[in-house]
Amino acid sequence: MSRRAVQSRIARTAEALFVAKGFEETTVDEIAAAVGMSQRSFFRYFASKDEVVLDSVERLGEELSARLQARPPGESVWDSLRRAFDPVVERLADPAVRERDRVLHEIVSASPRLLAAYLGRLDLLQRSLSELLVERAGQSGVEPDAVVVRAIVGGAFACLQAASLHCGTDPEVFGPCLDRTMEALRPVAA
Amino acid sequence: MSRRAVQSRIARTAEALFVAKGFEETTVDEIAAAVGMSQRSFFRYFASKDEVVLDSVERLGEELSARLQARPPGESVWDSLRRAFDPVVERLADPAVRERDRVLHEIVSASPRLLAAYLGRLDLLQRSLSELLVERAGQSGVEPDAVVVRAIVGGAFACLQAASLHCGTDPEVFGPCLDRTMEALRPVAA
DNA sequence: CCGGAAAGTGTCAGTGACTGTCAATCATTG
DNA sequence: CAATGATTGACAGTCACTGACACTTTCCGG
Repeated sequence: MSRRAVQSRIARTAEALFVAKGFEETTVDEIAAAVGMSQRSFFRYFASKDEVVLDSVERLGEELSARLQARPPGESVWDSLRRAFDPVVERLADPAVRERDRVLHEIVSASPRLLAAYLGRLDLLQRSLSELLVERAGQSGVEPDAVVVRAIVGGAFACLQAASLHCGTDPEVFGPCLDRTMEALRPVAA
Repeated sequence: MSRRAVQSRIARTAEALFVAKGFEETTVDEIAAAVGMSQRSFFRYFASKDEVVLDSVERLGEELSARLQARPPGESVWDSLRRAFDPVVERLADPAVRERDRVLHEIVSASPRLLAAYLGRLDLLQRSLSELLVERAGQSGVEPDAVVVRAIVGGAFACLQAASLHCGTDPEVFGPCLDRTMEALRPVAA
């Protein structure tokens, strides 16, 4: 069985336990036992208990990064970001994905420590996307203002975060919600 | 000696160790020994090792909250937030404060775990400021859009974060830097 | 001045996340 | 079949953090 497959088996088992008992209340020993492996082996597949939940954020990051790089260089930073977010919205069309997102969201927001770790990941992602955009702007001839680019990326993620907090996982609601916030915060010229 | 005084003695001792050895590499036992108390007593003054560093964020939050509430109700959300940030900029005029901020920033950004905890605190702060602003808007008669308000607050903090990351602690640089980002992200109507 | 509550502290034992090490096993390849 | 490299379990250890209990200090009404 491939590494990836084992990881997803662990993740599915762990998430069920997290929903049932809560994140902090579930021990790694319990997860390992439920999967049928030693605690030591659990840590060979995930660097920490947090990783089990935040793993999906990592993959989202990779997709966002790829999408952003695929946008036309002439497009404004704001529009490129909005378009890069498209798959986040579209993913929710699948009920199975929606349910999983809901579960993950529930687990993360119920534990301050996990929520913090989640925000840490998003910050890392914002950094790398900012670098990418600064580089792209540099190639297009214009001299980019790194600080402003970073702030804009942060603003776009703030919209994403606000929409995902206040609106549900229904794509019919979430999409317009994201559009509304991003229209409100659209930078004057960037 | 007052509780506050003991806390600040612990904090100063701990920060010196963190700078010298790194956050993760410094154990609570070492901090307690350096201060001259038992590990158990350390945890009577700080709920966790993180708290020692993030305590100052808490106080910043209280000040921000108070400043925001003191702004005139008619003022736009964006301008109110910018004005609430004023003391953050002004504090940097004092070289001693500036040095301490630099040290704290160094410690926090050197440890992913601490950085995550820091972002968690900022998120909590954004939530409470958003509630405050939604309530204020409601009292002024206009029906506020909670999601948009939340996004705007997030955007403002993104500017603050970007400025504090890319510009140093020199108020002559930091202030204009913050203004530049906040002008770029200013919402069209809020 | 006294007796007793309240607050602060040390000690000890325990839990749970995580790490290093080592030996056994399993699969691959020559 | 044998050498080799990857995967694993078992075990011991570190460190953050918690609960329980006993001890001392402080403080306050009588």
